[in-house]
Amino acid sequence: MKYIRRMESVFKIIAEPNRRAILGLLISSEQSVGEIERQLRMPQPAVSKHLRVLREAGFVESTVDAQRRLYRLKPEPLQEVDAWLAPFRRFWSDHVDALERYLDRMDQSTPTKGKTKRRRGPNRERDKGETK
Amino acid sequence: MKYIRRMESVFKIIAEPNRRAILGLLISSEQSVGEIERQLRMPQPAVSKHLRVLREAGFVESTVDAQRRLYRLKPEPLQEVDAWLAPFRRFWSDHVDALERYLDRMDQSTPTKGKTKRRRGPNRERDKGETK
DNA sequence: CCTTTATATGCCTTTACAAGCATATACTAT
DNA sequence: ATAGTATATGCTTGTAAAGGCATATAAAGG
Repeated sequence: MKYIRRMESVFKIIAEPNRRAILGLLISSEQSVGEIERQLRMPQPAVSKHLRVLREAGFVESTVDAQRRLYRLKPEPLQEVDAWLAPFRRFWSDHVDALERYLDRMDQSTPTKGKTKRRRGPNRERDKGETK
Repeated sequence: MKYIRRMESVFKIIAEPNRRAILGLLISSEQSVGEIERQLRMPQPAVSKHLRVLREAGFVESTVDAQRRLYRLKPEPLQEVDAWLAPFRRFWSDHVDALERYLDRMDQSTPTKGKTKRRRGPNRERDKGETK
């Protein structure tokens, strides 16, 4: 009688790269263990173990087809992640807007003495974080 | 000269509950270490360590204000998570649509012999995954 | 200078967990 | 019944990483 539901947070589950890979595979369609094994070039026990974790966390479900088991995605846990992300989404859209406005003002006030050309889009450089 | 960028996946970073809590705090506004410490009732070294991880992964940046350091969010890493999630989002909206259609057909064909009342919305029960 | 306040770091211990390999279970076909 | 195929489970081991506590660094204020 195991009453203790560990219910490992969905975040811990998707922290594992192979598990994310498996989930990725299942987007297109359900797959058997063997198919996953081959596509990801990963030992079969590993696949089974990861699938077990995913199953117990509700990320996937399986049906039996002769000797195979077909695994498919279940949406809920990832929706949970999506939900957690929501408030941040608001934050970063504000953030980008503010940046846009800021840069637009720069354009007006600065008479093109730019050392570097401005770039739009998500590919801004990533610094070390600390600003003195 | 450390050239080896470990760049621990953003997923591992947010797998830690305290780190998610810290990020949550920073949505509203920037906070000092001490403020985080008090609000989350967590030992100061722990806060500093988690902030270090978050900073090195680009989730936050800090500015110095006298003895304090003010930490604030940076959007990129969480946008990365959002991006990973995108294809799944498509999946589960399809999925819900299909379920809707299925249940609608059920309504027509079954002359209300239901043992359990049908429910809409996201609160469906979570089962063990295996379907025999 | 010395003290207080704010934050960072270092060390140690414990724990969780993934990899690897062997083996068990389950279903199929002959 | 036996062999073959597909998947799951058990056990061991290595390692990363979080918690706890002491201590180092840094700035401010008297």
